[in-house]
Amino acid sequence: MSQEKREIREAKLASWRERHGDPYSQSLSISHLPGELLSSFEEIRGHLVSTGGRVLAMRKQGKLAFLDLGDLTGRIQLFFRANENPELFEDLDLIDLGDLLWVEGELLKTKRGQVSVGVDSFQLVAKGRIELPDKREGISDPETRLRLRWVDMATGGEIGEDIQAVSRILGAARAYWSGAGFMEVTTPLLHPVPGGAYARPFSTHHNALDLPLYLRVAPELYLKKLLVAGCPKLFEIGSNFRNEGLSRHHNPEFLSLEAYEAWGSLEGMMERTEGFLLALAQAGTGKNTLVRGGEHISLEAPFARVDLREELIQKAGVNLDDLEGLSAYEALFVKKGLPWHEGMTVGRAQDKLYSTFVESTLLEPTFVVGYPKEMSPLAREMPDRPGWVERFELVIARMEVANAFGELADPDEQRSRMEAQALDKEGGDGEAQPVDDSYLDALAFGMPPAGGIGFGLERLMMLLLDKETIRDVILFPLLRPKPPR
RNA sequence: GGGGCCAUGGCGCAACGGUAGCGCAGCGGGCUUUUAACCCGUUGGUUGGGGGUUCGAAUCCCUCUGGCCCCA
Repeated sequence: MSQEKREIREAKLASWRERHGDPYSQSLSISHLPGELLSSFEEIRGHLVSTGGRVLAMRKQGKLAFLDLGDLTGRIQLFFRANENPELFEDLDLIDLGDLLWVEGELLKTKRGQVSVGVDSFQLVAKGRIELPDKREGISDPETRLRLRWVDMATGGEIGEDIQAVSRILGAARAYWSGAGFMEVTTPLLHPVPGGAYARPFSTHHNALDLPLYLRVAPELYLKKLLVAGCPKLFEIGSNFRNEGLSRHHNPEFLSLEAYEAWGSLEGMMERTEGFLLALAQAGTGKNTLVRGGEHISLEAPFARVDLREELIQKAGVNLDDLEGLSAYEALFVKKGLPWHEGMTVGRAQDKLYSTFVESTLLEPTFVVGYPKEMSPLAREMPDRPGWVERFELVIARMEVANAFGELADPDEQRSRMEAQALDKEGGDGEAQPVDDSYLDALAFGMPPAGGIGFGLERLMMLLLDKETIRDVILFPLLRPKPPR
């Protein structure tokens, strides 16, 4: 039983304490991380170095022993010789796979040419009381891998590489918008009125104010208050929370990047988007292409631009301008064999048509331009095309990657759109947005003409890193807690 | 919400109605340049929980729990 193994390890820990004192109360420093010893070998070979990490492999051979010590930076071999230091070698009997060690010794190469630390002294700094998974296979069960993420990562699971790429991409995202003169801001995660996206919010409560609050579903409305405030170029990277199911493409909390630019055109925003994606791909994989299901997709600008109304005419044989009222949509859905359910609205029906006939057919990066007003309560109507708004989405490999608006600045028009949404909400659409008076007050103060864009960062990372599930780019995705055994 | 699949020692897997096995890890022994080290020996399992069918259940049926996939 594993309990026995744990007891064995705890007995070894007790012996170590008797010989050397408490491993947990040492203050030790290191000259190099394991990976640094490997990457800087030529400069420091022959020097006395110190390092630390987890014991990931042990190969004992009579009076010699080879251990692998590692962390996310890499794995360095340790070389122990009994003849040179018998006591050191005896201490090794108290060391198990998974222990954390500090070591000191000469950096050298073994006869076989393996970079190693020839250990002169070492210290146990934490006992690994839980044993490591299979050294070849690691953890393969996807559930265990998620629940024991730290074990998977500590033992070389792919998530370690992936999460470093995620970190580089995030850094590049920040650098790209900052470099373009956009100010990074932070806006509230706790919202008195949930808004800015079609989504069901999480509810919470502030005790001192006795105030119902919602975790934000999008930062949009606060960011536009800053446009009103006179910040012409700004962006925010942060978490959003949507109370929806879990899937390959959905985690209830996810990161977005939203950027707003006063006086900016949608065409200008498309160009920024092209540059942005290329910068992220460079940071993530160093390539200008991405791989999706074995197919290579180029991210070289310019991306294709298509008009949504025209696409629907071409691909579905439907001209939305010819459809009047909800019943016309219902008739069309019946004719097309699409499912129609309770609480359907014109906006949702249009969204379904879009995702079925347009989004799911686009592999190459494509800007889909011009959306129906009913789908876009925060976007500005096109002056020359009533019923349609200034909006584009970027679709890559059948996935929505970005969503951009010419922002609606007219408080009267915005109020009537929000009121229509509120009616949908009363009609049972839990994702429709309520009227936000505080936002309308801000618009009444005057918002400059502006373009705004939002990116789902995990979706983008999935694409850039060729991941099938969002869990591969989130360190600790939501799981149902395991019931106690 | 509907349908399908999965759950066997710490980890990776086998056995598919007839005595639960193997590799890694562990424990004991051997080995002075290993790197999936090797060689010899060995501990560990009420087969996710509960119920049923059967002379006999890891295996068949029901149910619960958790997970994965497809659809809504």
